Amino acid sequence: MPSIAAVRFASPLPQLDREYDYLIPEGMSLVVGSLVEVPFGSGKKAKSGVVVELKELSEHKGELGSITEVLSLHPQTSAEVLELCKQVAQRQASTVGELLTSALPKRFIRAEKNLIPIPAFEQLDSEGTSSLDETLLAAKRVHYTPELISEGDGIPNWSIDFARAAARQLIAGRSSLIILPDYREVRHFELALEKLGLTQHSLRHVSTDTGSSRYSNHLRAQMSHAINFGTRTACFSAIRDLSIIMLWDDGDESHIEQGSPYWNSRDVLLQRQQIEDTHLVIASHSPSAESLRLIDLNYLVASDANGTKPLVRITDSFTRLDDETFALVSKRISDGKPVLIQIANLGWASAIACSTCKELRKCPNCQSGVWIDPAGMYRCRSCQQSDLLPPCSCGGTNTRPVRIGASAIADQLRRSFPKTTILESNGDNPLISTSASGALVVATPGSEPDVVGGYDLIVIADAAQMIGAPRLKALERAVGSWANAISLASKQSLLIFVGLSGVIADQIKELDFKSIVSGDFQDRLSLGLPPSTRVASVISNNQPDFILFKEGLEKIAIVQRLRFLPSADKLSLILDYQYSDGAELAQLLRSLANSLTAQSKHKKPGERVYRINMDDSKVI
DNA sequence: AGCACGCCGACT
DNA sequence: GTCGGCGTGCTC
Repeated sequence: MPSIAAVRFASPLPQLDREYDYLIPEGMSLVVGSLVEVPFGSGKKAKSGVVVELKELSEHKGELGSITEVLSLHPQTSAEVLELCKQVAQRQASTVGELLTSALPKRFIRAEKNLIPIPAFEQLDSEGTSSLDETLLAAKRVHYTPELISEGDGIPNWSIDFARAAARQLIAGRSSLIILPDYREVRHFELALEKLGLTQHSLRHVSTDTGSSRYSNHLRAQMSHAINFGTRTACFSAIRDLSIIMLWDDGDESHIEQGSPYWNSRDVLLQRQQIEDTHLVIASHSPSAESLRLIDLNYLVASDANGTKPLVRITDSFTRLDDETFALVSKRISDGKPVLIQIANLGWASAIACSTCKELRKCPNCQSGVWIDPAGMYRCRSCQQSDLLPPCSCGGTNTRPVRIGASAIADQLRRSFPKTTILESNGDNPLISTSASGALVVATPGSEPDVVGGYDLIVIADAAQMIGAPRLKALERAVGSWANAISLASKQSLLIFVGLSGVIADQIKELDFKSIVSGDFQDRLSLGLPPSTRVASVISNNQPDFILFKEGLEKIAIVQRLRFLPSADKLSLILDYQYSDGAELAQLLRSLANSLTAQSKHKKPGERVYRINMDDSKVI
């Protein structure tokens, strides 16, 4: 047994963000990941920490203390996950302790007493293979586009493909990790596991689950080989013999940690893939710009399952439901067929309007929605036109972002179809699934319910407003949300997109999401905007400290060649940087923030003076 | 975070 | 004279 253990504390304090060496008393046995109690600080107060390394020699010159107690015999994490925390902390200008806080679930002593191992897995009941399996035979890192339309049993194709790929590893005595954006997709994946008879070989890691089951699954993941699945915090779950990582819908905003240190599943899993040398699958119906960049760099091998695609009808009407669309909706409803109307929610439905007459501004060339780029030019997402926005028909030259309400269309539909059940689903009040035939479902992006047999008609009613939203990722996210809604269609469904014209209309006609996002990516590339570069933001809670930070930053050589983007907020600073400068910049921002925080006269106890986000996609 | 060390004002 | 204020710095 080694004589010295390095210990870390799950604390966000930068002063404690390092390893402390302790002597291991005679007869005490420890592993990396053991939870221990050690004397710490001048008062030798007992503090609990995690063993991160076992060794014979210490670098520390002073006298070493001794570990007082082993709190848990079960490892709470692994050497690989600790390395992951270190790397993520470095890139996100954060601390290992802070990441450890989310990587280690709350401990439940009772759960440790009865940990049931996962039984060995022999073989799949049903045979079958996907193009994902084939691609994985030849490539380590894959970008996968599953078949869009499923069998209508409420189990999406990707979830079956994921479950099969995970089962293959399980037969070989290896584990998998599947990261899903939200509860809805967790549910979908569980249905796939059930269908393939894999439920008792899986472990669920969802942060909102009851503490004890979450904790016991956390420990079991290191005991047995299993299919591990969960939401983004599961990116840091220690897993025995991990050999494949799969990420569904990496562009979904649920994959971004909302608090400091603002990591996202894609970046974390890309690093984890390297550390544990596993397979990696990033999959979605419509790609994110970031994943297209990785395909361009040949870092990911693209694999498309293709499959049948529904018919598409495009209207360039400015009203949400033109006469023909209205007639088509009526017909399906009277035939008892389910219809879905996707409408933008408040977060989506923003557009540029004239500040004088409030009229929505459109691209002078193709009448699509436009946004204003950081240089102040309008940009059309459809025809790629960019110029100064000409004055409005009323003569006004000022514009402002406006929000378009979503409730109006539901009221309009209620008046138009008084005898029909109109079901509403939105982020605050989601409907998971419905069996009502002939129902008219009005839903916002991301909360469209499943319907038995699939929808026979899907109307994307706010297509124009969604692509015109004045945010960098508006087009990418809009297309992603359309693709996800369309995946709920039946094979003979009709799709209607309202208000599209130009190149995008042609691409949508083919349901060629990849080309749309790719065009958007190229457009951003020419502007030097993410994901060809990255955008970091620093926010301070008070003016004097903010000014100190800005001045400190401007003195540093590498910062002088970075570009500062204009910020609407007086307390926030936005700068874009090349990926290759990321590590250095993160280190720099963190040390500056640490030293200024220590000296700050304005900090209240426990408050963060600076919030550093190394990948802030919301600021532009 | 705690906790000790340290160097200046009003107090039994 | 000394009790105590909280600024600065360290904790294996």
